[in-house]
Amino acid sequence: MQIRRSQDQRRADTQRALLGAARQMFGAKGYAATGTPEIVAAAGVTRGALYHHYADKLALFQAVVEQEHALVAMTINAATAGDDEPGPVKALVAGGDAFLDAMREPGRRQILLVDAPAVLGRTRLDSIDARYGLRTLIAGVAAAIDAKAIKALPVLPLAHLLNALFDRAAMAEPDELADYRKTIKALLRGLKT
Amino acid sequence: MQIRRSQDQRRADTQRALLGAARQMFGAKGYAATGTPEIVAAAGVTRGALYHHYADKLALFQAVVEQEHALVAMTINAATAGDDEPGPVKALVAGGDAFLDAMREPGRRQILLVDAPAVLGRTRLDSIDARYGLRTLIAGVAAAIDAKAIKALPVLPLAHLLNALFDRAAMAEPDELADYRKTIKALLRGLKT
DNA sequence: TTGATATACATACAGTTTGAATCTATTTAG
DNA sequence: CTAAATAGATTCAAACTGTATGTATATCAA
Repeated sequence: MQIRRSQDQRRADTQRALLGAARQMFGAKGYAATGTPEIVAAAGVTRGALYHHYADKLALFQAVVEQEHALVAMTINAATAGDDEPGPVKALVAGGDAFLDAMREPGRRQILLVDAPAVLGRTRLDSIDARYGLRTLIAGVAAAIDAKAIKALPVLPLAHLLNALFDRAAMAEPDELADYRKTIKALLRGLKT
Repeated sequence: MQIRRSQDQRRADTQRALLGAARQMFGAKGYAATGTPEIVAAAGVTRGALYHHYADKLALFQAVVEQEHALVAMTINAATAGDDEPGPVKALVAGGDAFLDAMREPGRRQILLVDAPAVLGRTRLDSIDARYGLRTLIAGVAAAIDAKAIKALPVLPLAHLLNALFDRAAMAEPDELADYRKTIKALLRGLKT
């Protein structure tokens, strides 16, 4: 007796399995050190299934990256949802803190901060960033400038630079994190008008 | 009749050829997309020579990274040598500007900013950084704090964060660079006591 | 100068990996 | 129930890495 599943179910099941296994191994060992045979073994499928659903190893990695970005965004939203109408600078700080928390998730820094830039390349990465964290960061910076809470500076460069600050802070050792948060706060305070 | 070269000459010649070819191709196509057959072909030697001089492809890449770091440091030194006794903050800005100039060199951003972090991994990269740019940056930050020119903040985190700022700025498109420089200057000015 | 040794380099090979091509099975539509 | 489409498995052909083995060139001692 065979289990009867709809095509949509089959698709969803194997894709979830592949994405989950890939997320695990990419996070633990990095992109280059993770082979597709390993991934499909962990997912309980064959390489044929992988190459049926994804064009190549890179497309699978990109799907993982997008998923992680989405999860980070969700986590930040959940953490900052309670804050009702803080100042624009406070909002930036709160968002940054929530980001740093979200990035503690094991494997996430390897995927998003170590491998993604090198594997996806500048353009692909930018196009993803633009849809996730950087997007809200740009909005936050623009709002802060609009409200004259911080100096009037070019929005995109400032957002990218702040993004770089948070990314670097996320890579800090756990025991250094407090100092990094403090230092970023000082840099942000220095931007106040 | 054979050309008579000392072993030291042979070593130096082939190493220079290998390093030069590797620098070229790693910079142009990235680490992963550059195969050792290509490199040795461009260098005019065989893979045997490569694996005689370097443990593996990664060791060759690491040698290229160190060389680029050294070149950047030299270029910055040359550019800021004339500045006689500026303020510590001015020195940071000048050093940063010289860094951004040095990073315009074709292929250098690919090697140092895109590939190196992913290929070498956190620890190896840190140990290299500590011997080059980051080292002087830490000294500069410490000097600025000592002179009470900027707020008293944890030196290492601040240096790492500034380093991240300059790295990100270096990745900007040429036409965005001016805005990035301006924004970084504003961030640094915000640190003044 | 010559023979022995060490070092530089070349060639050959084995093991992996990726992605494509082909083939099979299962679901869906008429 | 048959036909078409889609999911997934197997097979295959490059390509690449690193090692092992072989050869040439330089050094050094006698």
